[in-house]
Amino acid sequence: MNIADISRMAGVSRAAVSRYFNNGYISEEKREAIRRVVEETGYRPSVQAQTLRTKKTRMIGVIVPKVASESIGKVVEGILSVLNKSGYQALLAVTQNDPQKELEYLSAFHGKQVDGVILSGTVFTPEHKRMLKNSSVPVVIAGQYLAGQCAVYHDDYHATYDLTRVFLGKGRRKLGYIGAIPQDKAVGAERYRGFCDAVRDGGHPEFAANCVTADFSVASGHEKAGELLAKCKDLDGVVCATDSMAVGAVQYLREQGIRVPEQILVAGQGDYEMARVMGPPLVTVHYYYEKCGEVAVQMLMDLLGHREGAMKEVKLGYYIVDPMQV
Amino acid sequence: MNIADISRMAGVSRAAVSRYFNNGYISEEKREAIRRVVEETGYRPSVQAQTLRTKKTRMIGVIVPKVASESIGKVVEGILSVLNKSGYQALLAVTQNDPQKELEYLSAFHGKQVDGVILSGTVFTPEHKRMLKNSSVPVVIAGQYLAGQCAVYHDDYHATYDLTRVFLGKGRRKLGYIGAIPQDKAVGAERYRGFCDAVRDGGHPEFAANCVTADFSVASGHEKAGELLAKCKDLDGVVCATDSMAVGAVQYLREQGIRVPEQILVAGQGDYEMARVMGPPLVTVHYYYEKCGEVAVQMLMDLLGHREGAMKEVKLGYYIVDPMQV
DNA sequence: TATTTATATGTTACCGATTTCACTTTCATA
DNA sequence: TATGAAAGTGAAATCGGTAACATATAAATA
Repeated sequence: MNIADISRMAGVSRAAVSRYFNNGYISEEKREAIRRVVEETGYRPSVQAQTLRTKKTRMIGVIVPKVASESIGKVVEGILSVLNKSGYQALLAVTQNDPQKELEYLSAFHGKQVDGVILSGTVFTPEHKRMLKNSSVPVVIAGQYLAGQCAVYHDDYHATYDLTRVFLGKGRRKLGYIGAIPQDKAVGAERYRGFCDAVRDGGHPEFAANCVTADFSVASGHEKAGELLAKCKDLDGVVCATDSMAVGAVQYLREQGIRVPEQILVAGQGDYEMARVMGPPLVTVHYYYEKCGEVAVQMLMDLLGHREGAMKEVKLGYYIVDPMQV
Repeated sequence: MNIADISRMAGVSRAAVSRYFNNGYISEEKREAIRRVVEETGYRPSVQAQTLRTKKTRMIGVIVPKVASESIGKVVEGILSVLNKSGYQALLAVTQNDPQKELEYLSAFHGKQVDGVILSGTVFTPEHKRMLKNSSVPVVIAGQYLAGQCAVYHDDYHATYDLTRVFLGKGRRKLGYIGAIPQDKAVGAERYRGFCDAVRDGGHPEFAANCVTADFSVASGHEKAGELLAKCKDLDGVVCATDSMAVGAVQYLREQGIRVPEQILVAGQGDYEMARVMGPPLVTVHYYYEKCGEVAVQMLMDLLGHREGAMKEVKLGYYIVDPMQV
């Protein structure tokens, strides 16, 4: 069933059928004739043919490090919800944090395939930036600031700063930090900088050295908490870059017979479900992950529609979750 | 830059360039000439044009209820990992458990767009089945058995049966159950049937009535645990259809001053991270979610390649996670 | 030597839509 | 009544590839 068949059955030209679907000039009788034939046959125009002709795929590429992660899952959820309200579809690519794959997908999407890309990488190399510069389709970065690029991201710095100040405000003085690799600008570098500045402003710049680096797993948080404790014996608070690390840290501390939160208070970030169900719940930061995805799509739609006044950078808010405070 | 430009620059016919990319007969010199031009220009054949001509999109549609869920996230992760090893891409559609949307996407994918579909719905209506019957592209169901359809699913029945027997084996006699809606064949009906048969075989068929229905949230588990307890006062064990429900239930019980697991032992299913970090961890069932996604893709690839001996139904295993047993 | 067979190549129709173009009809305006 | 604008129409070019077909050469076989 193609447009020629329909036009024949309806006794009109192919152009008329095309106009029927694209709101072109068409008389009421022909419109009705076509409508009937379309209804009977269940005909739907071929997307590929339309795409070839119009150069619009109505698909956007979504590149993420993984999908089975609470934070990224929410971002993707946000992306998809707005996306198909706008009649677009998502081509999902998972990179497993492999920069090579990121570039690969970026270039695969780049030339064709999709009308735009939402990129949620972690580490951006110079090659990334070069590729983004001369991308033929608009790209929006989600979850990270990148100079010169459209991006929506969280206020990682102030969130961690505030979180750390909460610790200091509770009289916790001897703080340690479990963070992510510094190459990860948002979760790694910015959050650690927030911690450093907070302890410095609190009068204890030397705490900035009480820092170890974990990956995003609970197991890694567990392991690195051991390293942190070996580094400095008498902590009374540990701030972590993510809830998963924090949960691992709590487990380790309790295994060592340390009472949490009485002896050592632990904070994560992300307000993951797993943090909320700990007993007692973790101190944490709520970031607006779904919103991040939603805004990313809106920015992209602005770029696609060549709408003026398009947003170039959006920094999202956050709030501290302190179970003891409620 | 199209194939005509390249052929002109390389001094060959368009067919030769096409053959260059599709391993057709081509002499070494022409191959080299084309290679050089392609390299210089960075030319890549247009996917849409290829698709229009060949009727192969090398995309498959993935329909899921949501993505920010540990179990579904893992399934999607599994799907994607195998998929792009096979050179396919995934068009992701999220239905938010709306059967209408499922049908909509199914029909959108159906006629065209994708070479195949992986459907991970929860409730299948007669209309679903009708639609699946006369789908023009192969469909694989993930996470649920559906007669006459290619499907990969978990052994929900035996898992819950075994899990319940573990409770009985521990001397827990007065059991309650928090389940999902019976329209959800896998997580709702099958798991509940496993529970019922286990308590019946254990000599306590009357426990089957100690059942309430929750949705998949922690909050719902919390609420429904209250209803369950109001229903029968003196439980010593609660089996749940998912870990999220179980975590909610544990929270409720502890709020009521009930010691968990001493007074009431609680089990979930799914082996979610949040279950493992509870203190002490939940009894739960490990299902192979990633594997489920991987197998679904393999089945689909078999169907696509018209390979004989294609798998039609795959039932996956499971194991019980009993923290007290380790 | 005659005849397959494999390799190599270009021409051209085709996939299924959109859109430009040229043209006709209708209708309001000067 | 002429005139221009707006509405309506179909033919045909176009998007960028693939594949069927015709054809030619070289190598292998009978």
